[in-house]
Amino acid sequence: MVRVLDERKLDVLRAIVEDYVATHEPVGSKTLVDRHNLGVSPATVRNDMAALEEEGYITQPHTSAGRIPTDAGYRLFVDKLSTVKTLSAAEKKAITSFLGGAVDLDDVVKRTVRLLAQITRQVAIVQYPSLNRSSVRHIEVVTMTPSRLLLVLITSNGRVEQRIVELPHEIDEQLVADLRSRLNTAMTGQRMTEATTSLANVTDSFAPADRPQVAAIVTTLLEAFTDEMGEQRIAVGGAANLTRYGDDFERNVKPVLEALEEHVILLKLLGEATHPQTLTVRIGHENPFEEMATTSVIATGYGSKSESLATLGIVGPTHMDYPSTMGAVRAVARYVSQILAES
Amino acid sequence: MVRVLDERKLDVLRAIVEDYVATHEPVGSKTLVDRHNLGVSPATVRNDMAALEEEGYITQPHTSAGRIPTDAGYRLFVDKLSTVKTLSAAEKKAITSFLGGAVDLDDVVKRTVRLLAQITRQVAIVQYPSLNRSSVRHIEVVTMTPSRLLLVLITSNGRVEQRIVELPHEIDEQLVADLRSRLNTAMTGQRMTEATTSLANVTDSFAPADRPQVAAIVTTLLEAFTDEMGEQRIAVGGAANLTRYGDDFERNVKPVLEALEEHVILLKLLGEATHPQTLTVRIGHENPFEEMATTSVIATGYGSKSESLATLGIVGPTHMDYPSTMGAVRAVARYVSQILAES
DNA sequence: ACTGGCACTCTGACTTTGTGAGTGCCAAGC
DNA sequence: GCTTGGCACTCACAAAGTCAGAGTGCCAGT
Repeated sequence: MVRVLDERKLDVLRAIVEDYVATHEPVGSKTLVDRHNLGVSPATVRNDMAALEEEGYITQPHTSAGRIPTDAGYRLFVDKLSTVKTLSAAEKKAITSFLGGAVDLDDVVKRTVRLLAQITRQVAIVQYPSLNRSSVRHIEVVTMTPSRLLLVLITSNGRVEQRIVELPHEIDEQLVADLRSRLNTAMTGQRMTEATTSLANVTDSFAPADRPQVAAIVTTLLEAFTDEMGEQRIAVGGAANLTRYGDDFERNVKPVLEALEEHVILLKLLGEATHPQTLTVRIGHENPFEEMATTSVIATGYGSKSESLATLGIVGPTHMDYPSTMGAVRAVARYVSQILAES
Repeated sequence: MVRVLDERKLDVLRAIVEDYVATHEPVGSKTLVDRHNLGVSPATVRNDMAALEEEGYITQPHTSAGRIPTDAGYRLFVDKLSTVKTLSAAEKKAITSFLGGAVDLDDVVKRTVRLLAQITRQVAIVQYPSLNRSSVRHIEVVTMTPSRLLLVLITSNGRVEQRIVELPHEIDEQLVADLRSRLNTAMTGQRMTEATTSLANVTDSFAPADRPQVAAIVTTLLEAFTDEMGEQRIAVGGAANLTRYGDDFERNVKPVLEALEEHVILLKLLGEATHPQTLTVRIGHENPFEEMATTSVIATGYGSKSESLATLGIVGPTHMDYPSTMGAVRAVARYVSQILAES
């Protein structure tokens, strides 16, 4: 027998989710018909609830209590029963003006995380735009001591990376200057990935006597490139919102708090950067860490219109207001993309 | 009548503090004599406790419960009744090896904060070394578009600051090169404070025609200097330790969590950078935010032997293990100072 | 000055009881 | 064949009562 959930059962599920999200208390048949005007009697709702429970969308914390949605219930709600809420004009305006005030990339990210935390009232996570898609703007070589150099790499999106090189022996200032100019002519404007291949040629262009020195520098630079392409910086904000998670501290809050300090975990939580138009929603057990089974993640990519530079999102209890939160995440991602495109 | 707390009363207070810190439960006269071997009877201890309560060092949560230390009690304990615990050789070794692995200043700070959180099992805060005491290593001017420049300031302690300048009209590449070299000859090696004054002269050295352009750049650079001298970056870690604060979430944890996101507040909490050898301990209401009346802060300066570059410390519940925590904070500060001195 | 003894207090843990929200099922009605 | 009202049943939770234990203050004796 193929079971099809008819329209009204879905209405009931929707009502249950909305009610539970609002009150955080198990919801029963009577209160349900009182608050939402589904034009049927409690008894009918009870039958539907029994069916929904059978299907695994809702559950009872204990016999003869109301029902609460299961992860599957939220999933169905998000996929089929709700539409992403759009923000009010005032909110949109607030976003643009707040993000517009940013002075550099770092500031954009910091403001974004703060903004996101504020309007969703959840913990916000923003990944810094990755270097992969950016290009080399400038490479600077600074002599600190005769046998120690500071390499500074400036990328097109305004990020600055630095590395110190210890040289096998003292280096001639002339050579440094030479190197600096050759590095820049060879690599300025190149994408990071191309730049790494160009680096090899630079060494060869030097006189054999100088090569050991140059090689040491180039190696470090290469390391910085690959390191930084791999490294994924992250900003986090709104941790104080964790206090609104409910009471079971050890189970709900601690894992999140711990995850927030492990950026590797956060990256996994956010998942692969999705297309800027697509929202990824991971509900409860769907996310890769079972300690966070009471936690949902809403994430999306941001960057240019078509391809995404990085990911941002929020982490919150499974019983969150999905439509609004999803709307906020999507809106913020769009505006950040816009800001980034302008600069 | 001048009241002098005799030796035994102090012993009792010490025992109370130690017991309460260990158990987090009000401690009574009987358990006290059981656990610590003060060679007197419970009744005697009771008399002493009455006196201590009279003096305001301990208090009862309710009639006929045990006593717990007041802020004043902790204060006396810290000042007079305890000695800062030194770390074990193994711990010291762990610290050096962990901090020694750092690759740059950022990494030092990040590792420090993680380390501090781990060994104290509290929330750790580390202020980045301030620029005030550092000097200009190099200034780089990069043309992004003809009317937009990127200024990069590299300081002696390896910090890099960047600013974008929008110019009134397009600038000649020759002038940029000229400016770059003049800026560097004028300012390299100067302390930040001196550098700001030198900046003024640089403008004057240019031909009157070029001055508007140069002035725009110099202004931004100046702004970057002062901004950055004022800005105090901060790293935070170990927030998950907040779960061990006890149960009164709203009162104990939330304010701290909120403070952690407000770096301005954190700076005030840490207080003025103290001499590296001195530990600042602020207990409960002694700290400047009354929402954090159940929280203590232990901080100290770090940097060179004699003068401090910045502050680091921890935030924890008033009922923490002061001797050990103070020892850890002091030790970490020393080792960081050492690492910084070497590089 | 310390101690043992004693009466007193109060919290916290445990039990009991009652109420109410909620359920499942059934038979009647549209 | 859904829908509905009715009804018996089930639990969680709150309120109230009970009890034991830890702790106190005070006093009189050594």
